[in-house]
Amino acid sequence: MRPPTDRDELVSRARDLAGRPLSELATGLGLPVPVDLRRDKGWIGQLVERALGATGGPRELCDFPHLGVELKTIPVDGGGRPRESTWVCVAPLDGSLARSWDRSRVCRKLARVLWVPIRGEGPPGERVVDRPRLWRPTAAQEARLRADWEALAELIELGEWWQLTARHGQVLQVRPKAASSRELVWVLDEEASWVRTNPRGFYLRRSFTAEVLATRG
DNA sequence: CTTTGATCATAC
DNA sequence: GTATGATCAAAG
Repeated sequence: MRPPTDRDELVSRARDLAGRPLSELATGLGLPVPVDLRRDKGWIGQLVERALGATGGPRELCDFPHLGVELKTIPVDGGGRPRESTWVCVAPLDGSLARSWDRSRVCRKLARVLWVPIRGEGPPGERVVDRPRLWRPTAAQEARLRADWEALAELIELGEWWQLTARHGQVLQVRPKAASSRELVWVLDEEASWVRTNPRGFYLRRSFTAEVLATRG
């Protein structure tokens, strides 16, 4: 699939997918449809990426670098409400975290997001693409994200990440992000000593994405 | 039912 | 091992 030329084309393509079951998208791309997602958790996201012509790889900041747009599929229930929190990016505990919100990966990733809700809870192939929303945080939303990020970042910078749990943050939270809890990375503690702990990542709370999907569009 | 903490596959 | 794509599953 050719990458979309501009944001209008991207949105137009996403709108064309609305109402279509994922099995149809997969067939069109010649991809197999898993029976469930237990061993294919990233299947829906990667399917929609390909269906829309995303080009950004692991080294890019977002899925459509030339458009400055990050793509997020999000599972929703019959009422269009998110069923899960949303992964944003890793939360480095090794001193490499950005010093300011504006330079943070959270801020940059969320600067422009194309949300593609996926409706349904049954077999992946039977789930249906919902109406997409091209979103930029409102000033108020960004202020909340920033406040949370700064509070979380301060704990991390002080080496007090061990105090961090998913209960911190009103809209943005830090949770484990790894293949398993046995996975360890080197990080700095409060005495600036290198120690090992589990990798963490930033996630958007469900209540926040619910608000995002409910407004606009 | 909702939230927190844990986990799975793949590319490089 | 790091980063991508997330959902699973145990707790509350």
